[in-house]
Amino acid sequence: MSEVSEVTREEWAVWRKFYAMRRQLDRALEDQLQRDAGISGPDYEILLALFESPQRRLRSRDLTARIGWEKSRISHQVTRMEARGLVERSECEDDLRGTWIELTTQGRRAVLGAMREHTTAIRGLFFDVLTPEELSSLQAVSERVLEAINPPACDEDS
Amino acid sequence: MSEVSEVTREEWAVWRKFYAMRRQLDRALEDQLQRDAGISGPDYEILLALFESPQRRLRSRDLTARIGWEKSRISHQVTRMEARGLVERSECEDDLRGTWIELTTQGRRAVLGAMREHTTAIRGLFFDVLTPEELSSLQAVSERVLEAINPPACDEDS
DNA sequence: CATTATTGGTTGATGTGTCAACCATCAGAT
DNA sequence: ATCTGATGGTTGACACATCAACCAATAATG
Repeated sequence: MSEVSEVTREEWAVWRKFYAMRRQLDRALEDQLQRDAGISGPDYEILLALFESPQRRLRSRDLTARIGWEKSRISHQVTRMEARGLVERSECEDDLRGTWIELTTQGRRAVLGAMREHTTAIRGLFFDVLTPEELSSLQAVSERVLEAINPPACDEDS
Repeated sequence: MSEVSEVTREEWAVWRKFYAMRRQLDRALEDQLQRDAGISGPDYEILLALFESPQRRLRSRDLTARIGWEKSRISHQVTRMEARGLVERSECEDDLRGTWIELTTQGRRAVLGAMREHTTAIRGLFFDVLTPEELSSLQAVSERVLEAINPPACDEDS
């Protein structure tokens, strides 16, 4: 704690490698979705959430809770997707503030076309190249980094 | 290889954890840069590259090679940064196509204000919570995922 | 009931990232 | 010298992400 923030050469190398991996992985998955279903990653997240819901529809509020975006991001994204015919907005009867967001036939077709290949891609590029030990190591690392970012309200004081 | 693309419940859990970690880590580092120097992550990448260069300047082409962005992304970003006084464009004498991009005094101040805290943040949120084994595991994983994405032209055929 | 606070959602502004089109210059060929 | 092609860089259009401001409707409080 005395020597502030030294980071060794090897650590930087890992950091950069990790950085590059994240970006290229995202890129590869985006490309796959675009190829197989003509949709983007954000499109897919929304379509999948709707697809897995009761009437293939959700209120904006619940969509927000499900995928963890900001409400304005949802709204903008849905606007673009509605213009392309992937989803449809409709009024919510029991709560006049609410908005239903519903999968269209075309949206359903898109998500069906994307799912299998998407899963296959994730398996091929990620899970298939990890050993079980690496997988659990990665999980542990992820959890610990998340804890470091959001300290879990450690009331271990008085 | 027969059973296509099954992904177990535990694997999905790791994937989501990993996903969340990446996003929140980026977020946390962005916030730190904004707080400590009033700059964004992209700003920082450019400023740092310039700061580490001979005359604190680089041609757009070399900046592209250094940080691996597309040329248009560099151009747009530099335009915004120039408007805020962080960098300055000037003509390149020996190649009339070229453009020098140079750190301004203000840009130098910004990067100096950001560097130490940025390194400290990366250490605190990332390296400090990883064991040496996890670090090397992560490196191996990153390398293998990158290879899976960009198959290294394996001419082990005939 | 009237007031106030909260919730649900949209909108506009700005920054970021990618793609394709474009233009000027330079380098190499004839 | 001229023609051709590659290189260096900018621009415009669009998608994406965040923030703040806003409005309508509901819920909570007096």
